[in-house]
Amino acid sequence: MTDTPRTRADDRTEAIRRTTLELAQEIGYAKLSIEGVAARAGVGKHTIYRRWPSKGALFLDAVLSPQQPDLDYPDTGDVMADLRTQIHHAVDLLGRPPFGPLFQSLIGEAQHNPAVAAELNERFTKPQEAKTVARLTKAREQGQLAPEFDLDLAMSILTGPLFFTLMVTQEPVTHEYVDRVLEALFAGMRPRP
Amino acid sequence: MTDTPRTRADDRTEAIRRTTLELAQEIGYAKLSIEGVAARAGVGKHTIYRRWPSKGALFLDAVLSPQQPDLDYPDTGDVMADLRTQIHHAVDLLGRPPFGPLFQSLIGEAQHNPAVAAELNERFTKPQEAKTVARLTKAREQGQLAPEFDLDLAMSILTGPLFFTLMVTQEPVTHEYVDRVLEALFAGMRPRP
DNA sequence: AGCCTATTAGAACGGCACGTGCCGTTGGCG
DNA sequence: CGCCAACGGCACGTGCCGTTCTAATAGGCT
Repeated sequence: MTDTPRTRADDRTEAIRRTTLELAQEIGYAKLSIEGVAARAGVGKHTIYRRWPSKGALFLDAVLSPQQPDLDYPDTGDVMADLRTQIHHAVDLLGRPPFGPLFQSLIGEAQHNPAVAAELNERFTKPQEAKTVARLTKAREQGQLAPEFDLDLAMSILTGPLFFTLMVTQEPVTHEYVDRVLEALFAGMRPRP
Repeated sequence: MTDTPRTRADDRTEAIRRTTLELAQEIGYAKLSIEGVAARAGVGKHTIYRRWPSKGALFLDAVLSPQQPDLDYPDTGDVMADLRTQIHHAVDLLGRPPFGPLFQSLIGEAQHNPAVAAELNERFTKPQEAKTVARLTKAREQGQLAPEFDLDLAMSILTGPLFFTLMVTQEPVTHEYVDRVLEALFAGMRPRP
């Protein structure tokens, strides 16, 4: 029954990650402490410090490890519809519990801790950007977008306002709001007649 | 020589704010401590706690107090040009030392601390948004923008990508990048022939 | 001028979490 | 089977927290 060969070290690592997520959801990232995680997980502090250099790094790893594969793009042939679907999924995941507050804290931590910022970029932001640009590129090749349009810029204009609303104004992001951003962007992206 | 009547309390408050800014620029917000500020300012901790409820609140007040009036819009009659000028100023101020790192930490803190988030909104974000929307409204009245365009949305699309770049990808924001966002936005905002 | 009250600087407090040692134990590998 | 790295647990010294105490001080009031 050992489909994946498990070592004791792997088990510990996984248990610590799970405990970190649990505790963070209960008391929030601000009150999270390595001491608390160690106690709850039934683990020595050394065992944590041996794996992660800081509370921020542990938290990032705990949040991102189970979550990577969830935000993939559909490809029905209709860019507009596919972007809509994808971004609706994204704001649902990132904008509400349980993961919304965790991501929010993660980005907050990245503002103080360059190592966390770099890893967040590497493991979350960049791959996600790449997926969006790839989907847009395909659409452009099929003539659904103006050939001269800058797709990296399009990605920023799609993503930026959502993050701004989520992180700065801290209002909820509705599907309707996403649709309006998409519409505004497409007004400038559609191929000219 | 007391053009503005100064009480001792006002002097203390001002001195603490100044010391907070100095220390934050030297060692960063993460390593900033109220204890450190008190020592440097030659002030009892009590004197600080009587004025601000937390490190975050003190820091916010120190950063925003001297800074409020700096980001006003010109009005030359040409929206595009005025927005350009204004946003160039904004990214210069918010994107580089000495104020860039301070603002970055401030937004980071707002992700953990709801009170800081609320006051940041009240004292910085909302007023700034209002100025942008006001400038856009005037432009729309003069027929420079499509009458049906949602100006709050326009403001988000202008601001969002800049914050996204500054805070999430943490790459420098160039004037050229600002220009490209503006151009893309205006492609959808111009009045239809 | 002289008091009076609120505010101040500064020292000290208990509490918490940090990061690092040191034990005695455990479990996987050769 | 025996070794050795990793382990849980405990304790340590440090730093900062937020609060409390005391003595000095400043400014307003009569």
